[in-house]
Amino acid sequence: MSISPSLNPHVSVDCVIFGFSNETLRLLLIKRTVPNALTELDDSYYALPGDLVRDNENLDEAAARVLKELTGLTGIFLQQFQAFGDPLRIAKAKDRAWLQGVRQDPDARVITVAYMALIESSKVEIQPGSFSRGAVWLPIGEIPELAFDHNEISEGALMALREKVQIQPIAFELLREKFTMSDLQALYETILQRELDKRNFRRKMLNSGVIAALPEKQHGVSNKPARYYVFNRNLFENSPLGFVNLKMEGSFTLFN
Amino acid sequence: MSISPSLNPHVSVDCVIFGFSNETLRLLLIKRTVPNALTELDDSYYALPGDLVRDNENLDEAAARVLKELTGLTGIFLQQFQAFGDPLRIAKAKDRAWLQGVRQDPDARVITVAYMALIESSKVEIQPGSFSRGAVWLPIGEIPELAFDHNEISEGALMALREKVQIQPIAFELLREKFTMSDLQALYETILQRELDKRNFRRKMLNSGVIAALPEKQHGVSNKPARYYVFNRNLFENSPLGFVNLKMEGSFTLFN
DNA sequence: AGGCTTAGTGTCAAAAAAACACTTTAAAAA
DNA sequence: TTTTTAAAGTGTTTTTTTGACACTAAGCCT
Repeated sequence: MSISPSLNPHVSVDCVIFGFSNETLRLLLIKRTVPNALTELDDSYYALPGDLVRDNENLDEAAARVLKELTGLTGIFLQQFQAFGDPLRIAKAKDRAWLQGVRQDPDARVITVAYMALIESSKVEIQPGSFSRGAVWLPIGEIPELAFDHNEISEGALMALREKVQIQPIAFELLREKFTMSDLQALYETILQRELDKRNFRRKMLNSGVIAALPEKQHGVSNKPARYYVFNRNLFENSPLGFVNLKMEGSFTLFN
Repeated sequence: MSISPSLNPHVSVDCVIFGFSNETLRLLLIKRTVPNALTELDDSYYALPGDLVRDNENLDEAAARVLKELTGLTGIFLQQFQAFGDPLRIAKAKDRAWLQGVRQDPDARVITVAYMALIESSKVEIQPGSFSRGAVWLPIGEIPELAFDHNEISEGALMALREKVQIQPIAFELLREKFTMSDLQALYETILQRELDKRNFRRKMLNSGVIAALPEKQHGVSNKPARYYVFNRNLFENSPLGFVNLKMEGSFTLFN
């Protein structure tokens, strides 16, 4: 076994927070402001919300804390998907300037554990605090250059989401409690980036048992009102792997 | 953004190394010896091979280094699957004794990034070095109590393997270059812990295109000699996601 | 009343999955 | 040399799932 390296890394968590509004999948990003030595103006750029892991907390707790500090929400879907630890992930001048601003050793390496969160975005109330200035929901197609390797992390989260959604019934986390079949289909189409057949979609979803119809329908819409459905939560919280008979094309089926 | 915690954690990688021999899935574990203050004898116990991440390397490199130091192998299947960072994961007296032995601060927290490796176990030649004493292949059903939270990590790796094997053609990494259809089926049955129908299995595998038949057959077996097959590597190294038309029951298919 | 918009519905053909048992080949034993 | 033993290899049928496809229903607006 080898000796300790000269300088222990910092360990942080970063949260890729997904929301869905206006038929668009979005990320909740925070704005950072750093002094620009050349122009004497402040530069600003976006980053994933994150923080160093504290001594007394585990990784999940740290991620939940970050999420709560920003959104005020607890008990939401939050899942670790990958750790990022390239020694050069903190290289840009902006990033180093910002790290100095928060009084960390700008030469220290930071290894981060990335989480993805799925939230119904209307529940979010941006909390006053260090994160809050300039927190925005940006469509996943319009993400600018982010701090550190946060673009790479976001890409990874999106890929992880696309895979997960085909294995576990988690898409519901992005919708309101009650939703229409069309809402759900639009969400799947957005995540998977392809169109789905309405009739086949309905059939699959209903046969799978993951959703239950409510007696209630829409009111005040200028067309045929749609029925509301709810996610059948207890069905999956009790099943060991959260697996459902909800099949997705392009994936795989065991032999028999 | 909050201030730095008082003490930076150490960051390590641990490798859950899978092998397959005698129809059994096994883990390659290393033996650790620590002095027992009471008995004046040495206690020994098993652990996953791992090490601190060095200053100049990224996480994948650290894991590859650990793997190479132990087995002498490079270029093998090695994939990160989860980070573990409970502040209490180093709590057992044995673990603290061992950490003292390697001259680390026994109070320092260690966050570890866990990798799973799939190797054809006959390729392994245990390398002389700190890991080597007492490295053993133990069947996954007979894993004793391990160091730290390594039992939990091993369990996680096994679950990750079961999922991965249903999505990507990686099981081959555990077999020799040439293998029979029965070898392959036995491997899948072991990993998935259920029996598969011989005829359906063959049909699926051949139709999927992931394997190619060789002209060659077994020699010197006291029954009908089996044909050899090879994994069709280039087919998947060129495909973006490594996805195949190999379906697995219990998983999912997109809508249409 | 007619137009507009979205919800909601069923069938059929093709493909995939699952169930199922006997023959073949080679070595070993009798 | 014949028989036994052990594992390899092979097709068909039924059932289930998928995918393609177009019209009617309901409510608001003008």
